[in-house]
Amino acid sequence: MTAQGSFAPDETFAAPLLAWYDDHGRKDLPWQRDRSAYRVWLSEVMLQQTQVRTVIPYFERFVAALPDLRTLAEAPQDRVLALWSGLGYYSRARNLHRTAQICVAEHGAELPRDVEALSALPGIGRSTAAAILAQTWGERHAILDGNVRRVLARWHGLRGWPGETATQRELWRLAERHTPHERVADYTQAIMDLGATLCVRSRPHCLRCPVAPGCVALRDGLTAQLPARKPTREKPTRATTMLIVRDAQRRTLLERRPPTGVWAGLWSLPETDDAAGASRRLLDRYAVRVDDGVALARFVHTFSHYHLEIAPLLLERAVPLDRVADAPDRAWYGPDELESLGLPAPVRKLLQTLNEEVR
DNA sequence: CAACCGTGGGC
DNA sequence: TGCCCAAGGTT
Repeated sequence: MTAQGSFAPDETFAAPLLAWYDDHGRKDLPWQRDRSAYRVWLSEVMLQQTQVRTVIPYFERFVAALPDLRTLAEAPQDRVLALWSGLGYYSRARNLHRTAQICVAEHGAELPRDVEALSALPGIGRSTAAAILAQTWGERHAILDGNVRRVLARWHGLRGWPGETATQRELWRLAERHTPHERVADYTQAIMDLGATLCVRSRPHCLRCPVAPGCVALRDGLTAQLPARKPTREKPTRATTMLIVRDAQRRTLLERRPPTGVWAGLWSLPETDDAAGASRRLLDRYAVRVDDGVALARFVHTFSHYHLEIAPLLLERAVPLDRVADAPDRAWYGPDELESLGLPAPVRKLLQTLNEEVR
């Protein structure tokens, strides 16, 4: 604990922010109704690096299917990944599932009401643990997400890039200092709402901002420069070939991807290292003839950190089932079965397009 | 600690 | 269009 922890919080920031929140804050989000620890936890994990608008339909569908922690713990992982399919960062789904099982086994089927125990669970870091305790129980814990980072970097005129350790540490210190002792749940929601609606990245609405008096960036004309941008880095390009193998009933051969790396644990098209070696590898692994196939145009899928060039190789001729090698994580799926699978969004779209063309 | 992990949207 | 970013966490 730092010395600042014993000081009174600086409420010259929190007081006008809370007053603004009463009139303009968001209070109707799905996870704000029926505010259980389970629903708050689920929403906080879904909202990691993901915008509110995107999360809402996924949240509704997820809690309808798996309404409580024990139900989630007992669900098969395939079901959890299917409900997550399209949302991205799939380790969140696997960690969510694991954490539910740990809570059932070790915490009486509840989320622990304790920062240390929460942070020790898979997928729950410092900020998510703080948000759960603040939103569920009103306990005083500071959060630090993208919104809070932007608001505090501007208000205090912090020039450093938030990714740097020193800047990060300073932001946490300021976040704790501004957090009031009363109305903590409202305050954490208020500072996020401020960042999401007024103190936005480009063209912030400073005329309507309740904490504009005292904002260093506004005073110094730096709102467009803060927070400092991440240093640019060249994105690598990776190439791969995915095989679209279909049998006489127009079912597609799918494989579960390994538990680490891109699209971990999801069902996807079988993958080969390179198009040149595809022929030999096909013969080895699937016992099909590559000259039955038709190569499609290469397309590029862009991830956050690299471009993935995918050259799908479509084998249109019928492939007898008994000529495909047996494997536990390999199976044929018809068009109607795809919905129940955890599929990467680009693969889901590609298969949908192919199935529509057949009709 | 820096790289990694997805997808959709804004400009 | 290409690039940056979004209610971060893990390795």
